[in-house]
Amino acid sequence: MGRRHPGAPTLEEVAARAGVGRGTVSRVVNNAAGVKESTRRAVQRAIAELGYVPNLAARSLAGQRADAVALVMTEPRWRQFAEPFFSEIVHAIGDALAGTGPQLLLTLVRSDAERRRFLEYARGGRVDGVLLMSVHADDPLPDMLAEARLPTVLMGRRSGDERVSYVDADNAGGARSAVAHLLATGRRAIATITGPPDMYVAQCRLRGYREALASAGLDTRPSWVAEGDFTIEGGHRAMTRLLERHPEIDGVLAASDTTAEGALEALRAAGRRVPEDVAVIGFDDFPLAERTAPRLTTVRQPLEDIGRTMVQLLLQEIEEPSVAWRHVILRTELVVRESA
Amino acid sequence: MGRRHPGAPTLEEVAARAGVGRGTVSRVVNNAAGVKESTRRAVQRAIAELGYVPNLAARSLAGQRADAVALVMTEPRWRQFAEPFFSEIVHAIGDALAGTGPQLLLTLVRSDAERRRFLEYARGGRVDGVLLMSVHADDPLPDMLAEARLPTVLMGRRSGDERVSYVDADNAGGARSAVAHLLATGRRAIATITGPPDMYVAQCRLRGYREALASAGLDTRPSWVAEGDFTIEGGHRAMTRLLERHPEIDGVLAASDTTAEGALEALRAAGRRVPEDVAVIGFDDFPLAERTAPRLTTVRQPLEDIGRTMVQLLLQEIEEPSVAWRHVILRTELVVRESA
DNA sequence: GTGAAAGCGCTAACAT
DNA sequence: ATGTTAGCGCTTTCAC
Repeated sequence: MGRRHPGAPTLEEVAARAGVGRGTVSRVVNNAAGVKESTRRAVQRAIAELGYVPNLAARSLAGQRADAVALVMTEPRWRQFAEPFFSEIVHAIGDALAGTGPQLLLTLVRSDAERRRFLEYARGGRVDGVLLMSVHADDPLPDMLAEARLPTVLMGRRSGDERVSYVDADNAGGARSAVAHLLATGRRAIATITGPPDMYVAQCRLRGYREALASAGLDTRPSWVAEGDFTIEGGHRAMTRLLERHPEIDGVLAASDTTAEGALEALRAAGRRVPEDVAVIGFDDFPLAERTAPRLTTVRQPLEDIGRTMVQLLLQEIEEPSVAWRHVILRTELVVRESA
Repeated sequence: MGRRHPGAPTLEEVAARAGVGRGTVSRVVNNAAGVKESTRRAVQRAIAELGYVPNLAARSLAGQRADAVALVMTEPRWRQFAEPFFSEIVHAIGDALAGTGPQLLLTLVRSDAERRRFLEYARGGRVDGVLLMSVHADDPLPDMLAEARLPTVLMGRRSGDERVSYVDADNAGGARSAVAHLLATGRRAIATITGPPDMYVAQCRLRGYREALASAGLDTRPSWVAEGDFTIEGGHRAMTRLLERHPEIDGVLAASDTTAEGALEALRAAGRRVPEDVAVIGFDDFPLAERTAPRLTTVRQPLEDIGRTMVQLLLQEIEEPSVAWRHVILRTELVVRESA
């Protein structure tokens, strides 16, 4: 492996050149107060002349901090990567970290080997904290990080009682308002296509659907619920099944915008007009919908807020390690795009 | 900032517990040879009992290596992020780095501030090398890294005489073979839509187009060349212009698949049938084409090979720092999908 | 305000 | 085969 350029000037050499002690140079480099202006200037000149660059490994070792945080992307094969949702959230986090904060490091964790390597990296103290995205219910990573006492913030949660800090959208609330909107616009035969039943986010959205119907005095029989998997194809298949069971359907809540996309395909293939015959509302996890179904009413997630909040929580936990877990649930917004 | 868990056991404590010297523990931890099996076992037990985790900052400092490489993503607003091309290449690099290699760290560099921060990070010795993607011609980052003597490998090049190692696709060759295919299938009125003229990749593709026509004894007047910008909209506009100038067009080389996409839209809007009336070939930087225009003939770039080769070059340069720049040009492949 | 000195936890070279 | 030692380059008291 590559040795770092050996002749690189050290703090000591800078000190010698400037005719001061190492402590003083350190103070100047770190913008610490309590250095006479003339001294500071002299040191800065020495730094410039020598082309001095602080060795961060040494700084980490002495200072007990990494000045970096990791954003972990799980998923064996991140197609997500290719999804605007992902891009948005990463940029939001990057923005939130702009300015003075630590360096943001994105890391792929797609296999056990990669998980091990990352854990070694993180527990080795090379990051001060970890942000996790779209973690599966059975992913052990969050708990392993927590056990290593590394500040950790999840995006979304794996279950109802998550033992790690997280930021999540109000999925149940979003579903409720979507269904309420369908009801308000006169729909009565409302079905839903869910996400994978083992994902908490999917459970919440389904619950919201049921609650909304229940509070309108309508009951939900199982045959109005079809299982999808957050893909276009899954949405297509589920919609097809629903149409067979209930040709009278006039409203659909899709658990993601990809699902909505698939549902639309199936509806059109069956000759239904949208939204005249059937209104479809999807969660726009993936603002993809903006392109493919721009006129669809959607439940929007505040991606920017989610990213900003995650960073905020993480920095807090880094600053003052505590035994508490912080949870933030952000409101979703119903974006009405057609008059159904 | 968060102090690393203070009570964390050190190598020394492990040594004490196992009743051996620190050197021995270090050897065991690093899987070095020359440790009696029984000793190794004892050390491993002590490690397990204490829950010892090596401090990587200390290792970096002593060992002069970071065991990490960065993959830098420039672009002020990475929409690219959302593009399959990007996803593919990242995964390819991740795969190539799997196994024993260093940790892969993706970093965003979207602004001057972020560039400075990353430079500090990289020059501070926290990575052993840097991979760069889609760098603009005027981006100073590669040169700054080179100046800092950090092993660096570019994907694509900024100009004909790049002073940094890079891996690139044979863009001119790809364009030549595409045009040759159009000619071979009887097309004669062949236009091209270029990318941004200040991008070297676009220049190469244009050159290939010209060379192919020239070697067929046809000459290329400027009016057959329209400037695009690698976007769908740009492709659309350029195609519209071309149709006005040369209604007799029967073949188009598009400098990207998004460009091809836009060209297709414009052709259809003008009532042309593809490929009956006009054949379109695009470079599929972004395998998007697989979805939107699955039946189009394309020039395919070997993304996996590019990723693998980049990693290979980088590891080589890390291993044996040299003054040479290594350049690899990978063959493209013409994927014929329709009988024009 | 500034210098000196004591680590931070590890690797690697050198003894043994 | 294993223990010992000398740094790696910085931050941070603690004197002055």
